[in-house]
Amino acid sequence: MELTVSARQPFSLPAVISSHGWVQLLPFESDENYTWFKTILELESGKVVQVEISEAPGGARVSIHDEVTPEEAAEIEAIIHWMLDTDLDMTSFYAHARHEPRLAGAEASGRGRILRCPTVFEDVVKTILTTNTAWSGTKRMVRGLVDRYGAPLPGDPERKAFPCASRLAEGNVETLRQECKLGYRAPYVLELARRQASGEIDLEAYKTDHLPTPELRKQLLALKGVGDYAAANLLMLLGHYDYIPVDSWALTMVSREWYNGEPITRKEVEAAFEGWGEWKGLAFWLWEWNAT
DNA sequence: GGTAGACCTGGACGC
DNA sequence: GCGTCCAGGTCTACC
Repeated sequence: MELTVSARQPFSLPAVISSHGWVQLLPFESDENYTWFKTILELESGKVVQVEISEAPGGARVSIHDEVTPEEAAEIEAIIHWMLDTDLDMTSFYAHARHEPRLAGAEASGRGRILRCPTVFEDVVKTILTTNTAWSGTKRMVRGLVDRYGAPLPGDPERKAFPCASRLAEGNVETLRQECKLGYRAPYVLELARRQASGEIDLEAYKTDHLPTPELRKQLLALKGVGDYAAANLLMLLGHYDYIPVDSWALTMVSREWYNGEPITRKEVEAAFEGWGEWKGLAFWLWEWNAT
């Protein structure tokens, strides 16, 4: 079965897929030119399906590799719209970016949207797993979670969806620590899953609740394992660009650009992009840094 | 509000 | 091959 999702223009699927490293983490797959990506979804009905998203005029084509009901197809369509952020209006950002040489090409190349996971829960878990580790470690931890707790794809059970909160909540710290190699992050992820599964928190509500950024940031920082960097990263994934995810790479890049390589703090990074207002985080994200 | 140490793992490095 | 050191953010305790 195939669906077509339309997107506000300009839209570039390769730009969305290559917007950050999510597509390198299971259960995502992609070609090296980022012309398509696949992922495995566990639907509300419990059905597990594989979807492939490729380029199409005005948006993207969604190929569903399994039989689904009309209700399930509608659910998949909504998920893909969310993942691709198809309705994002970047008019004011592009108007500003036209006057900045390091961002002048953003509009022409359709850059600006950031690939989201199907669920906010998956985005939060993966963000926690990017902290205090190398990228190879993040990939290993995500693979461990998917292999150990993911729902298998019928017909190809070696491939699995990202584990939903209730499935992960049934796990234990030792398994997460030893088998999935989460280390000290294990209790953070387990607590998050149990709170989400029990209804104590509702991360998916962030898709539709339009909270002011400071309030949303406060709620994200209240999650164990989510600090300044992770909160800023999640805010961007949720469509709030007024904070910068400052990690060691950001400190290096901003220092080289404006501070002659001298040691700086996150305050200097924020100050460097202050003029971008509500688009501060996106300007940082898309900035074309010197390669040196 | 700022700082120091602990947390955990993989990779780089020296022997 | 082995041991040591370091990088990578967050949490907690403390000032």
